Amino acid sequence: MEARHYPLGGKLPLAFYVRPTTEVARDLLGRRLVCVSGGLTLSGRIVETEAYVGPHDLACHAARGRTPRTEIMFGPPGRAYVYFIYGMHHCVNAVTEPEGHASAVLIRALEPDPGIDGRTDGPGRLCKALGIDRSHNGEHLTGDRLFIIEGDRSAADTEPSASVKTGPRIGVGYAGDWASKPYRYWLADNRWVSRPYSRTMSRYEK
DNA sequence: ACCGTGATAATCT
DNA sequence: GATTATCACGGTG
Repeated sequence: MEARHYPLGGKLPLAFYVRPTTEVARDLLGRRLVCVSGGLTLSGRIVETEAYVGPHDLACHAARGRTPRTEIMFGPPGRAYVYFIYGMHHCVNAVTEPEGHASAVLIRALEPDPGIDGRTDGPGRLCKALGIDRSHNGEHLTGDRLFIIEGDRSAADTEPSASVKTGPRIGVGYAGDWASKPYRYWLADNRWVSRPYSRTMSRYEK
């Protein structure tokens, strides 16, 4: 396969990730996640994210302390934190904030670019569609194998308050007060968002 | 609603 | 080393 041309900007610099995690989560909307493996380049536009803001955040994996799995989150920012869960799914995060802070942004849904096979609405599904697995854990997001480019921020930039929605994170009901924090971000009315807000709320409130 | 599936981490012997 | 509960999900009904 020929090299693909990316008209929508270069890779996000390291400094992009060295900011408050909620800010990075919001700013990742509209960017493009790209995975290169073999001769194949697969990508999609990020339309949904979640912020996991640090060890004090009871929904964050780092809240259990430094373990082999969470090691990468305690390291330098701008790297991929990829974990395997429920015996069959991978999830990909971008490590944020200065080294040692242990925080990350979970990428929850993509609008697929041409060439993608399968669904990309959901953290497990998007990893499957792009071929992301634990071999990508610790990968530099400024590198050549798994990276994020500037992309198309138009929907998120023109009317930020109207086009970016927030709500509680999915599947973190165990996290006490932290479960209700509005750390989930998505592009309003985007068909690739993993769950409609109404369904999220009904699920959350029961 | 129900459950597959296996890594992970805590808690034992 | 072994046991157990848990899980940032997704498919099915």
